[in-house]
Amino acid sequence: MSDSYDFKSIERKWQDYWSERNLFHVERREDKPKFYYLDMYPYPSGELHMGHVRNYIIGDAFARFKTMHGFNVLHPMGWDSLGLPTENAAIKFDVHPIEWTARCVRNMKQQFDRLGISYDWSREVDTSDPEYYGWTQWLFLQLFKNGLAYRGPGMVNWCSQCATVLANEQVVNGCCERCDTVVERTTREQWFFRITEYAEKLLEDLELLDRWPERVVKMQEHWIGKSRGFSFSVDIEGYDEQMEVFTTRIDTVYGVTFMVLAPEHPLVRTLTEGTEREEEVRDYTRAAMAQSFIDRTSDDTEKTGVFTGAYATHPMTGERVPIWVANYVMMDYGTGAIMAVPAHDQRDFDFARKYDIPVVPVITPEGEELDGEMMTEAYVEDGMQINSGEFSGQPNREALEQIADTLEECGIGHRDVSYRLRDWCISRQRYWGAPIPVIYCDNCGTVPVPEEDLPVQLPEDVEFRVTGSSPLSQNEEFMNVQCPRCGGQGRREADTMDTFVYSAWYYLRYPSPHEDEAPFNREDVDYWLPVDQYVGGIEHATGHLMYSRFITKVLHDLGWVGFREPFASLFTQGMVYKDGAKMSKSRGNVVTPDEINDRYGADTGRLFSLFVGPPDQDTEWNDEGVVGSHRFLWRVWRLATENLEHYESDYAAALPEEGTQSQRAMRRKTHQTAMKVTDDLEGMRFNTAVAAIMELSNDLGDFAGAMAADDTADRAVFSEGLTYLIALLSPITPHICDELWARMGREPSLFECEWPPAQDELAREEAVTIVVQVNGKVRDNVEVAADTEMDAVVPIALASERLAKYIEGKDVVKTITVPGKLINFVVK
RNA sequence: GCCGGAGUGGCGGAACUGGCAGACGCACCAGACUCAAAAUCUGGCGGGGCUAAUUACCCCGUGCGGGUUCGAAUCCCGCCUCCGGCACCA
Repeated sequence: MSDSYDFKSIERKWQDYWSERNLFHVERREDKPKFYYLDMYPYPSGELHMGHVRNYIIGDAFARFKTMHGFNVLHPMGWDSLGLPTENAAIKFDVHPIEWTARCVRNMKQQFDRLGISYDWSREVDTSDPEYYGWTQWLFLQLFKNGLAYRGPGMVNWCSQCATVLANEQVVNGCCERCDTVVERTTREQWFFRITEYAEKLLEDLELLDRWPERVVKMQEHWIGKSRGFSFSVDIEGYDEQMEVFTTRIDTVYGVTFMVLAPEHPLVRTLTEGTEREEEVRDYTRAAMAQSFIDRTSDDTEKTGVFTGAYATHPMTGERVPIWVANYVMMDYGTGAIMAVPAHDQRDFDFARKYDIPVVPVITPEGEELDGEMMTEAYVEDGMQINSGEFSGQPNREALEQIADTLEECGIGHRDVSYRLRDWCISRQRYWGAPIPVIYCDNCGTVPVPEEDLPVQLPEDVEFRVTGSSPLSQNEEFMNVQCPRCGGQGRREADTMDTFVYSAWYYLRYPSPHEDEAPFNREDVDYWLPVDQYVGGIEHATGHLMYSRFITKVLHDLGWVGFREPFASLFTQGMVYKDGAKMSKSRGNVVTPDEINDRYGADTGRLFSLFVGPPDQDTEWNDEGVVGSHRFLWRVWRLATENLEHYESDYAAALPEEGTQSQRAMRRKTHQTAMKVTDDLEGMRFNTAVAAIMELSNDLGDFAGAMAADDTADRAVFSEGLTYLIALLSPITPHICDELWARMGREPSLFECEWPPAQDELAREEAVTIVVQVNGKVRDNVEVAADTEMDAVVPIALASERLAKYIEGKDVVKTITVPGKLINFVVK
């Protein structure tokens, strides 16, 4: 062992040591409180960059800290390997996704290990493993059996080139991210999970998430988008059918001057088929549907529409109300049809003005007359009801309730709630996913695959590069299957499941990753779950996190788990930018951990990742900053190795009872740092924890420089300081700390050591500086013993020479004192 | 438009429930060591004024404008800018 900080061999040495001792493996145990720390698993892209690394270092430092602090910490990792990103990469590099995944996983796992991350690899989960996705299929079957999975028509993003449905995030500027084809919004038969059934529960239980970031809760709340209103049906002249509309403003019903259907609404066809308007309307709806996606991104798409020729009957007045089709009504919200009240809704107003439809005000602001012809914008505030039959003359909010009562009594409609949340489309017409475990039989219809036949294996020999239809449908061997019910000829479902399905339950698998009788072992799940701390990117606020909550609730209601929320506490880490852009492979601005490891070592990369700034905020990568972190580790290295002969591992007995002033100050700093670091790590404030450790290191360096080598008390104080320094630093830079720990004659690994206890009485200041202000401006300060009463400090402060010129010849009208902090004289 | 978040030195960022703004680090400057450089160590480092210069001292300063308070980066009101999310939600 040389005296130089040879990080390469040190890091390799300790990584080997940890892995040989199987240090990071955990089991259930009752003698310690459990702690489940979970990082969102990555999709195996093949290479980590410092953006990911920051995230995983946060987790590792925290998990190590918790372990040392006495918790039984579950800290697992796995791979989100099934899905489009992997399939696309495989196509690009012309490899089979199985091979590609294996390669990427191998490399990334090595990268994780080189960073010294304390994962329990015996619990590794890989979603592309049939063991895993078989249980995902099992999950599908449970939802299916309970009416929560269904096949039906739904609005989807369809790329005709790739012949697949695209998730919203795969649509960029209205085009397919892969081939740039304009994406169509169309209706196709797809498999859905009925997440809307859980809209209310998902909303209500947000209250339980008091340790989630406020903004994530807000985003989910908004995403669910609950609004209370009224639904009712109106008759259509000359047709048997009725048209159902939803409104939040039933008080404005007397102001209805037209009705609007979304272009996709099935009634559009019914009402125009065979009429003279058929062609015009058909042309319009086609154009509207084709443009709708691209135009959605532009700020104010012009409202356009066309009259269907049909009339509805006003539910209160019996008047004829024309029915229009317009692009500003969306099929996937409410009923896809609205009652339009131009006087009191800005969108309806704009539309009415454009097409010369009458504007009839039914609510007026206090002391004002509204004239439908003269209005320049809709009046959307509250006011008095007018032109509203028996309801005229009262405040609109009261009228709203009465009109609702009346309509309910007549059986025309009912109070209703509408959600923005849509059902979750889980079908993908792609290869690299778990086959949806369903068989179609001419006799029996849609038949679920029996649980004992799971997993439905994804065949390897499939041409997945083709575009045109679901790749699996071309594999006859896979497709042809006996109907499990009648034994006749059946065909398998050729679609696979969406990536988000696998990730919606993976956290339940880690506690018992090898369980083969069930998706998870109930006892293990009961012990470890809910996740105590979940960490990941904010981009998953409304996707993954919503789906996971949903699946947990379903499993709860079916009796499979005992809790309703999977993640007790959530932390969203910031992204790493470089050259002003998010660090990503496609931008070519990545810094990889390998580069950092080679030049400075993993510990330096770890330290810098945590020191750059608050972990929940975005940060800019800075090459110079890394050097600073590296320098700090060198300083620690020298501080320890150059003073080894002064170090006593058995220092406790030699600690001075009273001690000199500098000894007391050193011990104070040591214990203050222990307090601060403990507190900061608990709150994941790594940047300030590191700063505090640096201060301790600086002070300890000064102390070491000044101490008398033969003074046992000095040596004991130094030894205590160094012991604390290395232990406090060890969750952050574990390799160098274990190495120094061993050289200090202590038993590694620090991972198994106790967290250094902070002693309050030693950390307490003996003297405090009292700031002396005159009229709020600092003019002096005085140093007094910490326990001095403020009353005793006032005369000392008043006697100050520096103060003299500010108070001379003036009256002290008021004296404000803050114990241990300051005195402020208010003078006139 | 609505909902979040953020604006502090040249830079990243500190500052507990209102109490010395700028911890810690980077960059920079000066000095020591060196033939020299690197590394390392020591000191300095918000702006302005006063001073021959130093010490001391004074004024200003946390996006902008008001306010509350003995005292505001922190609380309140009104704006501006940037970032993120949602967006014709009936």
